[in-house]
Amino acid sequence: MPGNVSDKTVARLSMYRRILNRAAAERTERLFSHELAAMAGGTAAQVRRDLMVTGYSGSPNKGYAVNELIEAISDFIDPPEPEPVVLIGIGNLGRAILAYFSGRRPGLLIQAAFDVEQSLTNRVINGVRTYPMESLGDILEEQKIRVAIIAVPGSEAQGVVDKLADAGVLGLINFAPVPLRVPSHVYVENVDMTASLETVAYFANQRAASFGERRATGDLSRKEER
Amino acid sequence: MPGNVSDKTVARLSMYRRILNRAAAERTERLFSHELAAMAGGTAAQVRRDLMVTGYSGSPNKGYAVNELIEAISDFIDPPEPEPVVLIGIGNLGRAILAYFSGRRPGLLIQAAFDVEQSLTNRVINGVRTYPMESLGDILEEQKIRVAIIAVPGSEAQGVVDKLADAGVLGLINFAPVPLRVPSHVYVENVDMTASLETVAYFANQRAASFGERRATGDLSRKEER
DNA sequence: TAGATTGTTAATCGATTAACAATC
DNA sequence: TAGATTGTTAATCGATTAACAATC
Repeated sequence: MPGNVSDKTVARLSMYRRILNRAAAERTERLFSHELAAMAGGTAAQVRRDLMVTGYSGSPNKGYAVNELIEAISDFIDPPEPEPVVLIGIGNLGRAILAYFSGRRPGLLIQAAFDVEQSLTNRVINGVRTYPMESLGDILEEQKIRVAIIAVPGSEAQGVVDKLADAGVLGLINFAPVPLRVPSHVYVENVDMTASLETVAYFANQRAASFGERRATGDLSRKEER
Repeated sequence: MPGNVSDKTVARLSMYRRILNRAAAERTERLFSHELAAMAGGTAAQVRRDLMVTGYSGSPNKGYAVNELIEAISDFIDPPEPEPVVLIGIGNLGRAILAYFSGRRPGLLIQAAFDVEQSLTNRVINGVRTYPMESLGDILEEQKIRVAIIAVPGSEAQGVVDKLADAGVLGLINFAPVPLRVPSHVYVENVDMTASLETVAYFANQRAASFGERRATGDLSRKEER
C-alpha cells in the first residue's frame, strides 16, 4: 500500500524520529518543517515530502504535532512485532554493537550472538545470550529471525552470509569490509568504515589543498564571502 | 586537476583496492572490469568509469594489471603523507574503532584518542595514546590534524564538533546518532547505525509481507522466474 | 583477422529542489 | 483578513546505465 519508499527516506524518518523524541523530552509540542530541517540538516520541502509517506498531515501555520508525528513515523517504520535480530561475530566490533544497542530501541531486539571462538560463547554479554556458530541455523529457524548483523572478519563474511540466506534471512547489515553476494530478495546495508575513513581523508586533503592554493594566489575572498 | 569526484566514487575506489589487494595476494596478475564488477557488486561499465578517474588505463582484451591499478588507486586516494586522525570518545564504540583500525591502513593513522572520563585517559589502547578532552585543542594544533572520528554520545557530539571545527579540522566521521551542524568547508560522513538497523528491519518486513502475500495468492512464480 | 574489452559519449533513471495553489 | 505553512506538482540536477567507435 505505501508504494515504494526509498531506503534513504526510511533512514531519514528514523533520524527525524530521534530528533522529535528529543524535542518531546523538552516539552516541545509542535514543530515546523523548516525547524525540523534545520536540526536534521536538510530542506523544509524535503522534510515535508518525507513525512508525507507516513500519512500524517501537518497543518498550515501550525506545523506538526510532535507526539502525533512520532506515533505516525513509528507506525510506518516499526515492524508490527519487535524485530528479532542476530549478531554474527563477537569480536571488538560485535561487542561494541551489543553495547551500543543494549536497551535502546524496543522495536529492535538483538536476540542472540554467534561466534566461532568458544571462549566467547554460552555466555551473556550486555543482556544477549551468545552461542557457538553451529547452533546458528537452529536458532534462526526456531525464532523466525529475518535480520542479521555481520561483524565477522572479511574472510569469513561470505560464508556466513550464504548460511544466513539459506536460513531465510531477508535483511543484513554488513560491517565486514568486503562486498557480499546475496540473492536478490535479501536487502543489504553496507557499513564500510574503512571506505568512510578513506573518503573523509581524501576530501579533507582536497579541501586543505584548495584552501592552500587560494591562500597562495590571494584568492581567498571570493568563495568565502557569500 | 582531477576535477570533481563524488564521495561515492572515492568510497568505491577504496573498495576496489581492497578486492585488488586480495587478488594480488592470490597472485592474480590481471583482471577485467566485469570480473572486478562481479566481486564488487556493480556493473563493468561503472567499474571502468570509476577507474578512469585514477588516470590508469586498462588495455582492451587484457584488462587491468592488478598491481599497477592498486598503485594508481593509492596515488589517487591516499594523501601524500599518512593522514593523522584523532578519535573523540573512548567508550565501547571508540575502543572497537581503535581495535578495528589498529595497524590496518598505513595511509591513515589514529594519532590520539580523547575522552572526558579520567579513568580512560593517559593510557595506551591498541597502540594509541589517550588524552583528557582538555588537551584536544593543543594536540590538534601541534600535530596539524585535519580528520576526526566522533564516537561520543549524541548529547555531546555537537559541542565536540564545534571545538574541532574551530581547531581547523576539515573532515569528520560521525558515529553519534545525531545530525551535526558544521561550516560548509568541513566534510562529514555520517555512520548512523541506528538508522541502518531500522532501515534493514523495515525492508526485511516489507519483503516478508510481499512474499507472504504472493504465496497466499499463488502468484509466487512470476517475479522469481526471470 | 575476428573477438573481446577498452575509454567515452548519449540516454535513462531517480532523487532533489523549486514553485504554487490550497488552507489554517 | 493577511501571512505563513502545508501538500503536491513541475523543473532541475546528478548519477547510473546503455551504446559504440577505437584498440589490442
